[in-house]
Amino acid sequence: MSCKNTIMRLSEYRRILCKLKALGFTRVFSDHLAGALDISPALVRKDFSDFGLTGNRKSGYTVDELIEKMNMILRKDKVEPVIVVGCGGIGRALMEYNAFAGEGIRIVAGFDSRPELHDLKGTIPVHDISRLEVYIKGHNIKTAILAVPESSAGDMADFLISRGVTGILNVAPIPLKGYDNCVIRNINFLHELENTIYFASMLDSKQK
Amino acid sequence: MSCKNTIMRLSEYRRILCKLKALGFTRVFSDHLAGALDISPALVRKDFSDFGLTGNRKSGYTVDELIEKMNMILRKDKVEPVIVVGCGGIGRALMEYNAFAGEGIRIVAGFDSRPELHDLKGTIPVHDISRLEVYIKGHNIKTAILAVPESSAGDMADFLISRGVTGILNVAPIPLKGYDNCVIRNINFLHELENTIYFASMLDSKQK
DNA sequence: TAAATATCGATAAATTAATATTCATAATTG
DNA sequence: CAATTATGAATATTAATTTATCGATATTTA
Repeated sequence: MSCKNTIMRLSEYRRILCKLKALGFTRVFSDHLAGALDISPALVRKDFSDFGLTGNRKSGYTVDELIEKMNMILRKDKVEPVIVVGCGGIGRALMEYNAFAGEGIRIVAGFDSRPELHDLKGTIPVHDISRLEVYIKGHNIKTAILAVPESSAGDMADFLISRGVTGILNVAPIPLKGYDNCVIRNINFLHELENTIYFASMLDSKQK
Repeated sequence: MSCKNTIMRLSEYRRILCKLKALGFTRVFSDHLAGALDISPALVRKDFSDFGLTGNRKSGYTVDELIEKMNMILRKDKVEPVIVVGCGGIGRALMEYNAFAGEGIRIVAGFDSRPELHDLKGTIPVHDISRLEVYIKGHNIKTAILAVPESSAGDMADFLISRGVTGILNVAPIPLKGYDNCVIRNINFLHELENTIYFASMLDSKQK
């Protein structure tokens, strides 16, 4: 049915729609959104129709209605509690990442094995990794950001999954496979940078 | 010719091949790599053949040869200097990211407008943003990680591009479009997390 | 040395994703 | 109120990506 790309675009549509709303727009056309995302209007309409987002001929889509329905689709009707496992550089940065606030995502706690990183009094507490299991069960955590070193990423993912986590955003430097009972989304900064450098150098050689 | 996915997989192949080499393996089969990446052996062979990476029937591919040729393709024959623009949480974390070291990527400097973040004596200096232009020209910088707030991301990207940067890894919370003379790769943590949560909740509803 | 087997390489098929086209219709205009 | 126009919705087409198939051939083994 709907692929990863579609959902990713849904997030982008939503972001732009919120901007439009703030600017006072009440209606929007597929053509406008297509321009903003650098895709074809047809794809916008197809994406929308896949999720039952309908508009009106001649007068386009209603901004409010789109945002509301997208919020439902993207599960933004309630706040999703998310934990961060591994509070080194990247983990810490994501714990304090501003862009999550007000977007239905709340980082509720961090976990790390290093005692010097523990902090039970901060706005977002950092617990010892030993408290992970109890916390997940107690707070019914379903989503985690995994930012541990390569050596422990696999084991930690297995542990999270065994304790009921169903979605992992993995920013550890090793890609992990998803399972039947858990979605894993990998972000590998090294690979992304390599990719960027590769295509940049292709540009160079083309233009010469 | 070769799409983004192929290059991304090339990075993954390479990562695994380096592991195999460290373990003493000298040869590898498409089937093994396919298992590691959770794709079909046919795709591995196709990816390889796209880049002229050949093996031998019955005895597979030579690990060393693959790594060497992939290093060429991914421009790892020399160290690529990369700057970080915006040294807040994410920017700082990526400046100090260990996984780049020894992988042909060196973060050479950071830039930020906030004086309190300046640090000219650290291992990786953080300069005022005003020094960006001179630095890029002086060090012939082609690649940048963009980690500034949403409000300045677009302008800053334009500036980088106008000064000769041809590849940008954009982790600012707003996707940017690429141009003819610069590749932009967007990583949006909010969108990634939304995507993860969406597919996780789909899993849930399927299993019930 | 001949037969068996595992694996690559190339091609074809299937799947997935994106775009183009066509049609119906609501709004606008004269 | 009829004609025009802009737009969504549905469908068809194209493109892209991935997987499956099959022949050729090194390697192994008897």
